[in-house]
Amino acid sequence: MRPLPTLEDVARLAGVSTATVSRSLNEPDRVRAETRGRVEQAVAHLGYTPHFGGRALASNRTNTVGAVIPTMENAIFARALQALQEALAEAGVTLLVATSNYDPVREAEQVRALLGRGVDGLALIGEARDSEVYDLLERRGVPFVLMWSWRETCPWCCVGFDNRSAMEAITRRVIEAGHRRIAMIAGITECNDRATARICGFRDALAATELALPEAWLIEAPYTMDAGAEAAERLLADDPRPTAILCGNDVLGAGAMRAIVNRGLSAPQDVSVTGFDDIELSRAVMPGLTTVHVPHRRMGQRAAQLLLRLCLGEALLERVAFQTEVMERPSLGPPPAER
Amino acid sequence: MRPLPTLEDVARLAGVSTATVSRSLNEPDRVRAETRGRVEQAVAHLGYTPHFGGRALASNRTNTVGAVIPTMENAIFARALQALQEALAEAGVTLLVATSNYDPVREAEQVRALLGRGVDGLALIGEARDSEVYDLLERRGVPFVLMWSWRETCPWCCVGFDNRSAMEAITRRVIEAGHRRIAMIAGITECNDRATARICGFRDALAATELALPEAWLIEAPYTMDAGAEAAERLLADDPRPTAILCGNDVLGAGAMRAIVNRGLSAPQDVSVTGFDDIELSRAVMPGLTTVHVPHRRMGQRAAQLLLRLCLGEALLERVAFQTEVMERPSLGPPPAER
DNA sequence: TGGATCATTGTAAGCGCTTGCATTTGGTTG
DNA sequence: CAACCAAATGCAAGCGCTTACAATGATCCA
Repeated sequence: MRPLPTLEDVARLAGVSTATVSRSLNEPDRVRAETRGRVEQAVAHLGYTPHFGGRALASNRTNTVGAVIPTMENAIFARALQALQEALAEAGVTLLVATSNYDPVREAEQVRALLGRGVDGLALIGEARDSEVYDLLERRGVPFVLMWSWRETCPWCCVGFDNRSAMEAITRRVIEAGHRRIAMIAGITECNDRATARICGFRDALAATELALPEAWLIEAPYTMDAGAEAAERLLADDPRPTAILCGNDVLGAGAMRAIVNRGLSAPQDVSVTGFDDIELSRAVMPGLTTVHVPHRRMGQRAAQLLLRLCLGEALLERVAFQTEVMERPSLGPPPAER
Repeated sequence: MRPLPTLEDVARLAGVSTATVSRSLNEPDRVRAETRGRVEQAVAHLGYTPHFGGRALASNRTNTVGAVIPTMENAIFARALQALQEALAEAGVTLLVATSNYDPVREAEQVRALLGRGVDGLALIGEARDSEVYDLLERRGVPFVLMWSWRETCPWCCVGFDNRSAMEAITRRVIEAGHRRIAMIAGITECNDRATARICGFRDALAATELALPEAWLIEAPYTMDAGAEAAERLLADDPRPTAILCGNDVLGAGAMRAIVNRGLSAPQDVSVTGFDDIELSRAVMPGLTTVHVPHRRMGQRAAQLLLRLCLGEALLERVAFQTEVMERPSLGPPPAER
């Protein structure tokens, strides 16, 4: 394979200097239309593509932003990233994705790796992380936005929603349906402010109605179906068992539903179940899963907007809160008549 | 923010030349242990990270490989990529992911974008694509491996499985269960050799048993739940309706199951359903979906191995075929007694 | 002991691109 | 028509790193 054409080859063919070629590529308005035409022709003729490294080296920008998410295997993140990526692509910015698998150490590593690749900005999920990471980011002057979380007093840019009150809302709905024995399968709260906030909302709603929460009825489980099913089994084995099981996300919810069926019970007749996220899965299970709709696409788009502005050097601190909505589906019904 | 430390800063602090620093970072064995120690100390002290662009420019390698997949929203790809990424990471190689949404034009664009970012290698899904893309790849001398597809005579490296015979196997299983009126909801075959091959296997199995396939009983649908449900509705409206609906993947299968329930029918009593991929979704739906297990993790790992060797300059043409396996679950049962 | 060999380190030339500044061009103005 | 100005273009200095080659000193053997 012969070496790739360079800016210089293009310049020679077009009969201009490399500076002009560079400019017609990056700031088309600054060169005469006729000249630009010649350059474009040369580019096309040679099949020229700018060399990424050269560009990064000279301009100290990469037109790249990174994102570290917990996992691609939950569609909610996959979709939000899709939206983020599309919005960034419109501005000619590439998205680099890394996953942490909910492990703060891995997250920090991935942040470092992305910085090493010269990302101009970063999107991170949630607010809870080692201050070292925030320090690093500020020291390097790399702007970032937090997604999925939101606090009035968050010291950084964030695009999220109020996890606490969203969970409180769905819990209230369950209580309104008549349930009194309510359990929750939450995500692992360590280093996960969203999971923590959701538990908080759950507790708040119970407390507001003066409902008791037996300790064993709040289970933390990794966000997988199997873990959800296992946790639900434990809850269902209790006597009396809860009449409603609220889950920290839809995947746990699907697991819980499976456990219910496996035990020969059915939802919502014997036990009601709810999820969180409103991913496709919540409509794939039968009965459809009552859940909280999270506007993942809009979060992605908004985060992209912010990130782009930050990358341009604007020093802004914006906190965007999206509304969530409870999606009622048949998995939530009235509790079974007392025996 | 002060400028980031450079190789030169490290060299100065360690009292060596930049060449030595570069070497102790890249080929530690070529540097005396004592010297290396000083360098490492200096690196740590300054918090030095190599500049990606500089490195790429000087070495003309990026330690990056790209992958273009149809979508992140199907867990099968998400998981395979996860495995690919992990295996690459062990060799210090970063994975860049792009999605095409099953659109060949977009795929070509993404390939170009990744090349523009200087990827050392590429993983692509399937074999069917414009020869222009293959030309471009060969012209640039960028090695690549195809995933998900496999042919004995495939002219490129591939790590996949025989989609045709996998689908033939599951179809045979359905026939063995007693079904005679069998329909299929396939993926869109345009530019998708896997979808095409699966239909082929389906037809072959029917033909081997001399079963007829009414034209309307082979529907192509995008790989989404809604499309699957909609296609299934059409099939279920037929009279007599098929007793088994085989789907091109699990997402379509989940959609078909939903349509069945919505129509007041149930699987497998009234209609049997099968999927393809064996993602978690197939165990989330009730009844569990009979499907074909695709060894996505192993495909990812194997592709990574190959890719790494190719990036090292080995000129190999390997075709790796994995076995698939039919996972029988309750969604497949005997056909309802003839009326 | 002289010369060859080897391990280790240094020197310096780029890699392809951007960009501040200088220069040229072409048009405008008094 | 000279003087001036803005727009367009060219010049050339790096950006941070790798690496061929050279230099050095130590080691070894005849």
